[in-house]
Amino acid sequence: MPELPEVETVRRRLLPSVEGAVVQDLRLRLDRMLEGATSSDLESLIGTTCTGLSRHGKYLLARFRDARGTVALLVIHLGMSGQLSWNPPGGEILDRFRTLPSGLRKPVGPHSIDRHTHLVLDFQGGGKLLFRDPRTFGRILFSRDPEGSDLARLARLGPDAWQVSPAIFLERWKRHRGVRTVKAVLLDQGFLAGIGNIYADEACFEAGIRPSRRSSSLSRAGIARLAQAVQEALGRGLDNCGTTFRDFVHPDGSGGANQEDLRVYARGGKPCLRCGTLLRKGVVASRGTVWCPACQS
DNA sequence: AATTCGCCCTGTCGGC
DNA sequence: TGCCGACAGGGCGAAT
Repeated sequence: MPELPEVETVRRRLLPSVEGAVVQDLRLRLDRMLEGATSSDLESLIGTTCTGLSRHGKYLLARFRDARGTVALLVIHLGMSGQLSWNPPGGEILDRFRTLPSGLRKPVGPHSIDRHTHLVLDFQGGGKLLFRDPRTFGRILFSRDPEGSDLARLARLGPDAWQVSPAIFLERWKRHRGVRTVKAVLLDQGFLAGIGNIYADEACFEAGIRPSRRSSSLSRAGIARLAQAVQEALGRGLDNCGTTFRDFVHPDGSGGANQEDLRVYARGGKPCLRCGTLLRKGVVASRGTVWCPACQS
């Protein structure tokens, strides 16, 4: 479940490899991963140079420019299980394995073109960018506009959650709150872009607020606490280079460390790290949710 | 108009 | 041991 810190980690790690690189070939292997464009649109990227990577929420935006200065944008959402990997020149397959609970060692990671590899970008010099996504909830978008202004998905997004000031958070909370739960608002990409299930739970714990609280019930101080908590949760995720439970990997196939540093997510039934009370697990906003019944109200 | 729900999809795991 | 159903969840569009 790549969220803002995971996508930003991918962006940072991918940038040195792809910036300035020229697309030599490109293959879309599963058509339905591409939305609102055709594979021949994508093929117009062949011969162009990658001029930079940016990110908005959970979306990664790769900019390309051809010799005449015409710009195109390749946008990727990693969905639930998406992996973007960089195979360095030389083409060696870096096999990696993970151990299942059964003890079986299973090949994992993005370093081979298998049935889940939906997009392959070959760069001059031999580097390859692979987009792999077993559950196919990810998407590939294409735009001729450098900001992707014509993409409805991007237009719907609120400001990036990592860029937002406390004042903007407050202003937007007032606009988006209602009968919905606090967690539902945090997950709403139109409120802020980039928060998913992990960081929503972590932020609520950090703020001492139950995810199931009605969003209109927060005081001004509570909203301010939540704004700060979101920054802390995302910041820790970034410092730890993302959360790896199953599918998320860095472009080199390694994993993040934030799963070792989570306060509540995936810790249902375990003692609260702050007070020792057993953490509760339930469903809020149709998502598995964990909270401390003592620390969060 | 705001909110919820069903659906997409595959790998993994618990139960029988 | 093996099969099968349940589960996970981001985002969209339909339904309420």
